[in-house]
Order: sequence, then structure tokens, then C-alpha cells
Amino acid sequence: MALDTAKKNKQKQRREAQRSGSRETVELIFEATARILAAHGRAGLNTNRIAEVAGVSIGSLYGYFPNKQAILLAMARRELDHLRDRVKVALAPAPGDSPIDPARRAIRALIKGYTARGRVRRILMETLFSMGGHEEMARPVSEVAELLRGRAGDLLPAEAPSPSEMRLYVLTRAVDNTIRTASYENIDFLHSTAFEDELVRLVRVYFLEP
Amino acid sequence: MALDTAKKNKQKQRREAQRSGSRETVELIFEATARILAAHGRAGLNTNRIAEVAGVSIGSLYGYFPNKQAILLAMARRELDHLRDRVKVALAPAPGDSPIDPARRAIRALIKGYTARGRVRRILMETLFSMGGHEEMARPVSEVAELLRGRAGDLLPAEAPSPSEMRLYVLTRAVDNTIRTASYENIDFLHSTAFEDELVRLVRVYFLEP
Amino acid sequence: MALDTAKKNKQKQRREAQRSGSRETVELIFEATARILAAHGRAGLNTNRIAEVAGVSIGSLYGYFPNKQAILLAMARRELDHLRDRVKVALAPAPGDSPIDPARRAIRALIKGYTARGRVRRILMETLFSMGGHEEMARPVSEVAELLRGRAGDLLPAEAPSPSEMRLYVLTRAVDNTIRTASYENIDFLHSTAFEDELVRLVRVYFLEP
Amino acid sequence: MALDTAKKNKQKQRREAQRSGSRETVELIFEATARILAAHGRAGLNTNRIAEVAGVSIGSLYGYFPNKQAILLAMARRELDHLRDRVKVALAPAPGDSPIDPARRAIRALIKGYTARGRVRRILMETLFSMGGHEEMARPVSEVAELLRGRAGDLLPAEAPSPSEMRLYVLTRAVDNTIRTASYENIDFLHSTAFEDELVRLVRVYFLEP
DNA sequence: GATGAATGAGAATTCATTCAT
DNA sequence: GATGAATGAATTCTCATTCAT
Repeated sequence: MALDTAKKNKQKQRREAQRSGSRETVELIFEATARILAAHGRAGLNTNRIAEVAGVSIGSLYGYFPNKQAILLAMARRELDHLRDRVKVALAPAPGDSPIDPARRAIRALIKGYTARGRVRRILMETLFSMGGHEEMARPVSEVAELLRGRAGDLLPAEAPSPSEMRLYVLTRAVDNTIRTASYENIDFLHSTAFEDELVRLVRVYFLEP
Repeated sequence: MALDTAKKNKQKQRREAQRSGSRETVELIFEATARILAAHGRAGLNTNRIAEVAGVSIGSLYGYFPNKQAILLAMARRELDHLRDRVKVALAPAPGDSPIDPARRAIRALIKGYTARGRVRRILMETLFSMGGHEEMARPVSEVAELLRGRAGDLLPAEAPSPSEMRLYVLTRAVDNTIRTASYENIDFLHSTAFEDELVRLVRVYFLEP
Repeated sequence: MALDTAKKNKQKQRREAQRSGSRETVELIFEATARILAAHGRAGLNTNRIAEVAGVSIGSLYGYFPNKQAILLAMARRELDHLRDRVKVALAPAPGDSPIDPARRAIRALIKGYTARGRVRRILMETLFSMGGHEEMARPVSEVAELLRGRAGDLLPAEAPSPSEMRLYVLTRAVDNTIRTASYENIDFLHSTAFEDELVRLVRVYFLEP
Repeated sequence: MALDTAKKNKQKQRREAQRSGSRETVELIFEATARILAAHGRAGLNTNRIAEVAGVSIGSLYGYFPNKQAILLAMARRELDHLRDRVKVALAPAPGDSPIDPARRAIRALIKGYTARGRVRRILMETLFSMGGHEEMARPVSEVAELLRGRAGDLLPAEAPSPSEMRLYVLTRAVDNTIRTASYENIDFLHSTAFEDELVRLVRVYFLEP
């Protein structure tokens, strides 16, 4: 279903209504959705169930979200933003950093982030994905790539070539996707230092070599 | 419906597949499914529509597949196998190959493979994915990794270290997923030589550097 | 569907019965079901038809009952309870009773009860039956047998032997089933005094003779 | 398994060719139906399954029976006739019989008959029943009643009143139905001598007392 | 704003039966 | 007669969404 079919024309009586109730109700809905997703998968998710688990009336739920997709979408975006934030924090320069340290911290953040709430995360991403949210999914990684581009001077040795946009594209996607896939496959070395080292090595040689 | 909630306990008394006209009917069903998926997405797909477009009765359709999921699953597997086969062919040694040539050919095959039937492919993969087919999705890539492991002697210079299993894991996933994501995002340089070169470089430096 | 193949594993997230308008809606559904059963038999009964005749949406119907069987079951139980109540009332001691009078009244109640709504009753009992409700069907008769056991002192002459459990079993089933069968066969003497007398005699001689 | 079965079906199409193919096929169909009924109940029965289990093609099945009901009906009639025959044999005078002995033998035959193939029997009877076969179901009992009527002189003491038609009706139904119900309820004293004695007593007092 | 009963289009699936081979 | 692939009407049940209170 195309994104543009949502009845956005409806007056959004939600926004932040009373500040207190609104915020909490949305949170209850998110939590309920996550719980159902974790326990019963996407096929087991329906709005009536969400409302029930959230302890909110179905009517209220529709006061906060125009339709079911919107709930999943909002959650997906939030998830995406959280992880992006953590990666950005990891990439921030720290006193005593060697050039590769930020990369290592970012990789760690990704591994941790992708592992947490695995099933729910995956379903949310699929939802976003199947709604045509490709750009949206790519956005956090793009932002990180952009960040790296700006900090290339700091992160790379003077003699290293300034990375092209495409190179940053490939590198960020390679790292991000490899970790994501590994977490989905639930490989046994996912949390090993060796795996982290291997990814760090990928970054190092790919960036530094001519 | 998730696999774990499937009604497996139901009596499977359906007349077994492999009727006489099997081949063609199955093909008709696959084609119809692909066409509907391309035109209306996963949400627009229903068995009655498939049967109608395929020019087959709904009863017949259920003579060949036990349920809707099974159709998608079979298609997903086929898709996976096709691409894996193309990659394997690409990796086969050819006279006059330089060490990196097989990799380049494989990368080309992947780019071409992921681009073809993009939307349908994606939906099929999501289906497989959401049914817990993680292992299954990983299988083709694993097979390729295994193949590379066996041919390391041919492909790598004598002085290069024999790649560990983990290194092969990271490399194959990095390449595969980067191309996949790029095709989903439909980036503009997807079919450029520069992109291909960049990926070839990824393989080269990652394998050859210490 | 037999009880043992029922899909119990399905998520029962249906909004629980006892909605506000419950009483009337349930009644409408029961009436519609009875009407259809009477006119078209069990094979002519389907949930859409029930909803239509009841003037209720199909969705509402499923808000009150989890499936078609449940409707039939609830009706069967109610039918069973009604008749049992009538028989119990008939068995209650009345001033000026001769020892056999309660039995005669009970027999009358049974004949009347089994005759009313004949076809519908029969189908309901078959349903209950075919779902393994043997115990349930036997319950009302058992209760009556128990009641009789408790009142044996009142009902039997002092010199009569206190009836064994088995004797009560045989007697209650004999009477109940004979009337039931007669009503199904629709024999012509069903409402004759002679038939009633014959059954009364059965009770009398069976209880009083050594 | 599936393919194996299919092939076996094919090659077995020969075996007993001309001979009493008809007779045996019908038997195979009956057996298959009984087996399915026993294992999966009426809801689990469908013509394709019958054909499969019987090792007969669905087309053949329809060569022997015009529709599904007809199969059940024929089986029900056969079942009914079997039991009636056994009861008749039991009632036949035997040298050294006391007046009540035939009744006792008949009761034994009924208990045994109703216990055997319990579930299948029940479903067959329900089917016959729900198709309006009340008369048919009553026929065997009526025949027995008629037989008893003809033999009243032998069976009853000279001073006993000749039983009226209605009396025979009540007695035969009382005995038959009580045993039937007891077998459905699967009561624990079903096969006890006490139960048999109780029923014999029912017959005795009901017939002999004024 | 909240509630939750009601709605009903729509989807999956079944299975008795036919008929060309 | 036998075969079994094909048929498709019919049925159950779901669930996103609405709206009167």
C-alpha cells in the first residue's frame, strides 16, 4: 500500500494533546505492539489486540494513529533513530583515540543495537521496507556516512586518500548490513572479539589501502 | 501466519502434487503470482486472484500448493537458487583469468541478479524472511563462501594468508548485502563501472592485505 | 470438526462476550438459528445466513460466539436445561399426590418437551452428541435420577425395596429414551393417554415389584 | 510416501480383476470409511480421502455410489441389519429354555453389538438419523417386536396377558435405547452381569405383571 | 476525549462431483 | 469400467475501521 493512501486529511486530534495522557498512551501502544510482535509475529498483530494489551480502547488507539501501518511506521522510525544516535555518539572523538577507535566503538554499538529486540526490530524494518521506506531505512546510514565524510581529516592518516562518496557508501553499507545479517542469522561468533576485529579490519584496510 | 502457529495438525489429505500437467500449471501460478506482486504488492495478492490470472481454477491451485505461503516460499527458493547458480558460474575459473576476475564476474552477476524483478524479488525475500527462513536465505551465500574457501589457492597470491571462515563470512555478506541494499535503494550508480570497481576493490584489499 | 482437531492454538483475541446488548443479540442469534434449522436442516445452516436472519452483522455474531459449533452447543445446553427444569418441577411433591403422580407428571412433561421444536431439538442433540457431549447429554437425566433417589422414601411404598443406583439408571433412561425415540419416530399414539399409561405402568411395576 | 502411495494405487488397480471386483471394491470403500470415521470423525470424512484410503480412484468410488451420503447410508443399513439378525438369532427358541432365556440372550447380543465399533456405529446412526431415516432406524426394533408378538404364546406364561402392540413398542424401545445410551455414555457397569440382570428384570416384570 | 459494539468486505480454503482420457 | 486432474460454489472466519454514546 502506498504511503500516500493514508488519510492524512483527517484532523490530527492527536499531536501532543494533554502532554501527559498523550505521551503515555502512545508509549503503551508501542509497548503492546512490541510485545505482541515478539510473541506472535507480524501475523499475530491486529489493532484490537494492540488496544487490549495496551489497556486502551480501540477507539482511543485510532485517536492517536490513523491506521495500523502508522503505528509500525512510527516505531520503525524511532528504532532507526535510536541506533543512529548511538552510532553517532560512538563516532564522536574521544580523548586518546587512535584513528580506528571510533570505528570500533561504532561497530560495537551496531552489534549491540541489532541484537537487542531482534525479532521486533526485524519485523519493524520489514514493515518499513515493504511500505517503500527504502530511503528512510537508508537515511541513518547516510547520515553516518556524511558524518564520516566531514571527519575524514581527523579519522584518516594524512597520507590516506580522501574517501569518495561511493567509497563511503560501500563501506557503511558493508559494515551495517553484515552486522544486521549476522544478527538475523544469529551466528555464534556474533558477540566475539574476533568478529569485531574482523569488521574493524574491514574498515581499516578498505579506507587505508590505495 | 508465523510458522509456529501454523495449523500443522490439520489432515493433509490433499491430492499430492506432481499431477501430470504439473510443470506448466506450477509455472502459470508462479507467473501469475509474480505479475500480481509486481503490480499490486504483497497486500494485493490473494489466492483467488492468482488462480484467476493464472487461468487455473482455485481448486487446482490448492492441488499444487497447500496454501498461499507455500507458493511464495517455493518462488523465493527458486529465486535464491537461480542467483546462487549464476554466481557459481561466474566464479568458475576461466582461461586467462587474473586472480580478481572471478570476483568481478560474481559481482556483476549479483548486481544484475538483484536488479532483475526487483520488487517481486524483494517481496519473496521478505516472505521467506518473515517465515523464519534465515538459514535458508543465508545458504546460497554460505555455499559461495565455501566454494571460495576451496579455491583460495587459485584465487589468492601465494603469499596471501589463507582466509579464515570468519573472514569469508564477512566478505561474502559485505558484498552480497551491499549490492542487495543498493538495488533496493535503487541508487543511481548501481550499474556504473565505478560501483563495480569499488566492490572489486573491497574484495581485493580485504583479501590481500595482512 | 471434531473436538480433538479443533484449532485451540489459535489466538483467542476476540473481544469477550457479554457486550452490553448481549442478551438480546444472543437471543436473536438463537432464534435465527432455530428458524433456519427448522426450515433447512443442519446442512442449510451457515453463519452468514444466521447473521442475516438475525438481523445482525456477521462480525457481531463472531463477537458473541467463537464459531458456529458454539452456537449450536449453547442452544443444545439450554434446551437440555429447560427440559430438565420442567421435569424437576413435575417431580416436586404436590398436595394430594398419590405415589405415582409425580412420575405421571414427569412423563407428561417429557412427552410435551420432546415434541416441541422437534426437528430443531433433534439437530441440537445430534450436534452435542457428535461433539462428544455424551456426559453432558446424560447429565439432566442423571440429575433427575439423583433427585428420585433422594425422594425414594416419599415416592415408594414403605415395603418397596430402596432402588439401587443401577435400577434408577435403567428406569430413567428407559423412560427418557423411549419417549425421545417415539417423538422422533412421530408415532401416532405419542399423545394418547394409553401411551402415557403404558409408561406410568413401566415405572410402577419396575419400581414396586421385587 | 505420497508418490509411493500413488504408484501402489495404480498397480493395484489390477489384482482381482473381473471376479467380484464390485463386491470387493464396495468392501474396501466401507472399510476405508469406517477407518476414517473411527480416526477422524464425521468431519474428517471426505470422498477423496475415502478413495485414497480404500486404494480406489475417486472416479471409481462414484461408479459404486452416487454420492457421499449413499455410502454412509448403505453402511448404516448394513449395521442395523447385522444387529437385528443377531438379536433374532438370540430370540430363537432353544432346547431347555426357560421363558426369560431368549430375552437374556437378546440383551446380551444388544450389549455386545452396541459396544463393537462404537464410534463408527454412532456416526452411522446419526447420519441415517439426520437424513430422516427414523423409520429405517426403527425397523429392526419393530421387526423384533413383531417377532415377539408372534411368539408371545411360547414366551409368556399362560396366565400372562397377551401384550398389546403398544406394550411391545415400549418394551423393545426401552431395552434397546437404554443399552444404546449406556454404550454411548460408556458407563462402567455396561458389561456387568448386574446390568444384564437389571434389564432382564425390566423385561420380566413389565411383561408378567398385570 | 474515551469507549467498545458493530460493521462487512474480503480472504483462505474445502470438497463433492464431473468428465475427458 | 477405471482414473484423477480439474472445477468452483460455498463457507467459515478475520480485522481494520467507524461512530453513537
